[in-house]
Amino acid sequence: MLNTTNTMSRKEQIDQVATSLFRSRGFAATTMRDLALELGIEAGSLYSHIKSKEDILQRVCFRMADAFVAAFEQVQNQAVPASEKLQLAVAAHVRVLTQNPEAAGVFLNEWKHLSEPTLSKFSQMRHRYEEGFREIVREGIANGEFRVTDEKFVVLTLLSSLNWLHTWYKPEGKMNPDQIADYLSNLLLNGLLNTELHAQNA
Amino acid sequence: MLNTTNTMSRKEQIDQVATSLFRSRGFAATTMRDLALELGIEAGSLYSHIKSKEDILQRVCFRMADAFVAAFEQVQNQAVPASEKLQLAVAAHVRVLTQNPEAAGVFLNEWKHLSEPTLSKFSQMRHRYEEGFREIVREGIANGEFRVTDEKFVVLTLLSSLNWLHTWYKPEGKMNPDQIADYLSNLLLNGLLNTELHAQNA
DNA sequence: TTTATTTGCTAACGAGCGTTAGCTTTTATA
DNA sequence: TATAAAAGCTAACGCTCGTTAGCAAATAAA
Repeated sequence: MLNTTNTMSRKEQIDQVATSLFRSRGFAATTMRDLALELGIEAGSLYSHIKSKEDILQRVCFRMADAFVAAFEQVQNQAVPASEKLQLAVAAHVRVLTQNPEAAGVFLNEWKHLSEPTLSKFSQMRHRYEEGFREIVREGIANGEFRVTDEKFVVLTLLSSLNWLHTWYKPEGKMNPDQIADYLSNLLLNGLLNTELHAQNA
Repeated sequence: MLNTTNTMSRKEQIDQVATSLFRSRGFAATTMRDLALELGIEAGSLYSHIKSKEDILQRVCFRMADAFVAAFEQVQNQAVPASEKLQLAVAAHVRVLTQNPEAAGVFLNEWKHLSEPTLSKFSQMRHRYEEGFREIVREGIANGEFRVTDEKFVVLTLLSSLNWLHTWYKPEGKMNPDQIADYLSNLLLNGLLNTELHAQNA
């Protein structure tokens, strides 16, 4: 659950409101005066708490990156079949995404406005994260669990379908994060077709 | 194939270069001076050809929207099973996406910078397009072809995995659009797992 | 109560933004 | 060759941007 206004430091409030604005309007289209207005203060006052506009973006992006990496590491080294490990990784990813869909949206769509050297550091983290997924799929291909050949393609498709979640997920919706994770991993692992009735063709 | 520089009107050149910049930097972070520099002219000169910055964005967005709708309509009324129709719709969608991945990226990520009443018109088109996909999935659920229950969820996941394509697809890559369409629809319809049933047709 | 810290204000800065007006040059047409 | 149209230039406009300096309240600690 989200923290209430009174127990959050002003800096945390700024980050939270900025996250919401960056997500809905985009980083470049959000002005410091927009942000100040939303907080009921003047634009100049923001700088008693933050270093710069990009400073906020950096915090939001890396906070999410850390959350994804931490969630994945709890899955990575479990001694279970690749298909099960993939299911756990999907569930972990969905949980992070749904925990804070606004920050997830910023993480996914606004990272390109980071400047060097922060941008390179971010891209590297992201690449390593995706490589973790590719390893699992490669393992599943090698031992015959998966019937595909191109792990890069699979992981891109997999993460793509997950990463759109933040655009429509609403915490007050009828599905909770665990249900979404179950439904999604089932859909991705088993497909859409009712295989008993369907005659497969080439 | 893309038109060469000499056979394109200046306006078309502007649209094309702007598309590339909007895609890589975002609409709000792209300046008219950036755009002019890329074309080797001065910023003011752009206005001999275009009405405004948003004017360009409108053209790019609606050109893509029209392309998606047109491609879908050729599929929609065919008398084939839902699973096959979905496969055709996925292929059509992928074909439009890969034909111009830069414009697709703008269409997917920058539409929010359209202003009213254009924005409403755009959202409406997009909603109708997605509704077309939902109809197919509903049909497949009703006649037992698909083993899912929530067509909204399925279509969101489906289109999500397709709509990330533009971020990594490169025309010079080893897979052509038709191969990608085949691979993707197979993955989505049949899933990742190697079940005994699937093994027969591998 | 004194002192230090946090928080916020006003006013302004230099820069960059999208866009326009008026004029010149290039290109195509008659 | 004369002329109309297309294309581009320079210079500037009004505005908004992120950010800073200097100062004033409010709050917490001593």
